[in-house]
Amino acid sequence: MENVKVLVVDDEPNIRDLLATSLRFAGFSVHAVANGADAVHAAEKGEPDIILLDVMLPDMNGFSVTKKIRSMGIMAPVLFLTARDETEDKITGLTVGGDDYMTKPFSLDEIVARIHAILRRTKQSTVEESVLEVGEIKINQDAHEVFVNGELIDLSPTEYKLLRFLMSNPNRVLTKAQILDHVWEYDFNGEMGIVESYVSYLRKKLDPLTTEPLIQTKRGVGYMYKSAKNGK
Amino acid sequence: MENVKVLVVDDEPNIRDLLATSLRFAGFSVHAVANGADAVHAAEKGEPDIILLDVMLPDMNGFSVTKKIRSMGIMAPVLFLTARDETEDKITGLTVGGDDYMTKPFSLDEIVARIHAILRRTKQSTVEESVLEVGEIKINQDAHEVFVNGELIDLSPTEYKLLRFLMSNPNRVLTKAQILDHVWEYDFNGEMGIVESYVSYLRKKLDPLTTEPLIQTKRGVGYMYKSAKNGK
DNA sequence: GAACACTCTCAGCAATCTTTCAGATAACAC
DNA sequence: GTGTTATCTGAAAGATTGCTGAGAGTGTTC
Repeated sequence: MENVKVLVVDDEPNIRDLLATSLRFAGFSVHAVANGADAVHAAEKGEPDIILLDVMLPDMNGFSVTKKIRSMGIMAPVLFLTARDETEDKITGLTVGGDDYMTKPFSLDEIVARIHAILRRTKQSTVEESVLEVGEIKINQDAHEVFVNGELIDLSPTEYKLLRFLMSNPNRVLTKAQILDHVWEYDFNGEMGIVESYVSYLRKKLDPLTTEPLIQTKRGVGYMYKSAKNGK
Repeated sequence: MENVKVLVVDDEPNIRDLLATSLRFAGFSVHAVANGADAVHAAEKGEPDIILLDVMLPDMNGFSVTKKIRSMGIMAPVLFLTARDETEDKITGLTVGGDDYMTKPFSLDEIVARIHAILRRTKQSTVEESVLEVGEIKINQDAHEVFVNGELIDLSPTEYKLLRFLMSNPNRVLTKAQILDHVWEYDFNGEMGIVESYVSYLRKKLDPLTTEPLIQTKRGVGYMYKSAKNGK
């Protein structure tokens, strides 16, 4: 990934830090600010490739920020962050052009996936592929379609996200905590047993179509998606 | 290992000393403090490469410490230490951005392994390999897979940890006490006979696949993992 | 408002792992 | 060789971990 610059705008410190940390780790170059005025300023100075913008900010709302930024000739796409109870028309009005929105709380894996998707649509240059193929499974991330040995299968949203996360880290054990932290929304406060449940669901759908079980249990450690290609 | 600096933060003197001593022995440069305020200060001065941070501190909790440290521009990854029963304090997001966590009581060998894993993931520079190969045995630490002369074998978690510890110290006699102290959790209060048992388990699985027995008994002293290649 | 899909919890079962122990075996000293 | 000590190993109890079906709760669709 060739140094994609992300501007994060959110007034809640926890969310801001969470986003900054996890996007940096995902390979982005991150600048985080807490309000609309700083956002405008940072956008002008930093020329971000994409902007993550909380719709409800203390000083101004997402409309104003976007309008101001665009009026300065900065055409970076915006990924709006909204509370789940924001009115629908407000949101749809926001998502013009290459823009998109996500409702809070979101999952970290989903945020990264969305950013990649937006960059894919706007910057032709990006090498990011929309197709993720590992071993016998192929995911078309644009269409949210999953093919097992060519056969299209139907997954629930959570099943899809879990599979995508596992496939993004093939041949590497992921702990249940890691999976929970990346695949589930950040305010989820249930038990890790849910990971077991969803792994079970996935296996039931995947294994009948594969030559060997693809999701391996590493007892006492976690789960691993095994790619046919020889290790590491 | 090129002088990796570790900052240890724990208010229990026993744990702090245990960690400091054993990390120094593992080749790290260690600075240990007892509370959050000192941690922030030490992080600023010392620029650690990684921070071991107890979640429950007398003055502030681990998250506040992390936030403060990160806000100062110090991006060192954090390995959180939490008590097993406070694990349902809903500590989510701990494995984000290269961070990780371990529950107390932990084993020293496991701590060192985790630190190496984190450094591997965050610092590209480090030469650390995720593959540990000594003589006829190869361990892929990402996948938790063990190959004996190319053949994949199945080990229980404790067997795996024991073998990893032995292989980390090839051609060097380790006493049962040392093995117990490094491989088992620090509050284990069983007998040393358990080391004998596990060595026996390992031999039963390894020896049929090797040209000669790899774990040698040094009567009255301990055990030694013999590497075919001339000493370390 | 009935049918459906999805998320999440839970409890029982199955499989595996840990630990102890005691008898068998091997190493050593004399 | 004989006695002594250390180590090996199989058996077994008990604990832990993971799997899965059932069901409650929620929201969505038609």
